[in-house]
Amino acid sequence: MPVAKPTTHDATRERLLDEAEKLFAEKGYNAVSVREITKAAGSNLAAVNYHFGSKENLYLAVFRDRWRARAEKVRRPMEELARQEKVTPRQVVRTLAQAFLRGPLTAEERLRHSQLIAREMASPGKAFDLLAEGQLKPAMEQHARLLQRALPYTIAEERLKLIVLSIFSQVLHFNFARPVVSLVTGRSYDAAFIEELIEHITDFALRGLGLEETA
Amino acid sequence: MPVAKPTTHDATRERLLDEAEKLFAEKGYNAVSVREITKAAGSNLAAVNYHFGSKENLYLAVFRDRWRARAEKVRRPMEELARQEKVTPRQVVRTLAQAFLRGPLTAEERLRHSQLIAREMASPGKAFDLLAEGQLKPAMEQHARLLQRALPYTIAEERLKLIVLSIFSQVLHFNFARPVVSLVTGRSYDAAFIEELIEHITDFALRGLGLEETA
DNA sequence: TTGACAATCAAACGTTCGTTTGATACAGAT
DNA sequence: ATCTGTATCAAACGAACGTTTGATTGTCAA
Repeated sequence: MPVAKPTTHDATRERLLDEAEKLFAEKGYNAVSVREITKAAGSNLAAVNYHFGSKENLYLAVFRDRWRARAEKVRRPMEELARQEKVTPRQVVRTLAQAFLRGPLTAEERLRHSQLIAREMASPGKAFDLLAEGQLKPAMEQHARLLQRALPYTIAEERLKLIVLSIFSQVLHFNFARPVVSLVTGRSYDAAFIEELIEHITDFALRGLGLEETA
Repeated sequence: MPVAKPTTHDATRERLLDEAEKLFAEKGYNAVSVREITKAAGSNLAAVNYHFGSKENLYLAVFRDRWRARAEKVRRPMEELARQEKVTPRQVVRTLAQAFLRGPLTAEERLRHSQLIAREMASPGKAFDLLAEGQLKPAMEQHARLLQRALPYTIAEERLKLIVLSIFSQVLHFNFARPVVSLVTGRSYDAAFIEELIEHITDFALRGLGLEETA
């Protein structure tokens, strides 16, 4: 009888996922070859098809096993905030900006996270439904609810959604469009600049909400 | 070796540029084959290498001959605004949003324009320098100057740049991330929704500037 | 020890890729 | 009529791609 799995410790599979995520985030699905991935993982060319069935399945596995886990880590600070009794709009927006720009991830993880999502948004592939329906939509709806709860006035559902999209767009943009941001501002993405970006996004969005005036 | 002789109207070359732009915008550089392009253009497989030397040169030519020309059309309303004596901040922001969302281009052209720029920003390729240094940076600097001129108070250079980047990020995002925007809002990109988006971006950014309060 | 099974490996598969080649058609100038 | 150069064409090139194969390894249960 087929007894339970003999070796749960499947090191090759994990290394493939790690290297695949790095490369897919850096160069995009089509620009990365199976040979490149297996070489980086130090495994045989056939390993991808053995462990995942196909290159495309490996790509999907990256989102299921890696990206999604990170998305939950990114969301955690926001969920903790949601459990509090009283929440200010500034807390909500700032927590969102921090999660993506400073967050609970390493700098490298954060960059990959944003790059992968930006690629799927720019040209929806096989992973789009996984991301959009399962992650992006719920996350945005949660932010909308929390933001509404924190606001001192009631806001139209439609307008609230657009505002959340506007905030998300900035957070994503300042991550994946780094070359442009650096070129225009003349700044590199060091810790100090990232703090300034968080400040800027928070202030800009709060005024966009009609709170806190002038400067 | 094709000598760059500006001969009479070279119909094949133009058709190749047209179809190449469509396909590159839709699927990205790597996902489009030379066979696909030449078939769409109704020309021979060798036409790309004859007229442009290589697939990569064709890609660059798309930006030089097509994208850049469109960028100038997009910028025109803003330049006309800059010639006026008195300009309000609302005019500046609204003109920018309109240029990308309603603009002087057809709906199809506008989509392609945003997709191409989004792709280069997400993963800088050979065309990035062409775009960033030659187009994006000057355009953003022009907007910054015009915005400063329209504002009733002086704003720090650094902050002004970040604000312009924030506005740009929204304009681009609402164009290239259409699938996500549609999913979250439940709206399709018809004329009515686009007008609402222009209104939203304008209002949001104006409040972000500290002008016009609450809602 | 033996048998079964999951994992890894080198090698090859067929396909598609971007590019090159050599022939051909056609234009205007001499 | 001949020459000259541009443009187009079918065909083929070598390289790289994702995938498959069959042999080989190591491990554990019987």
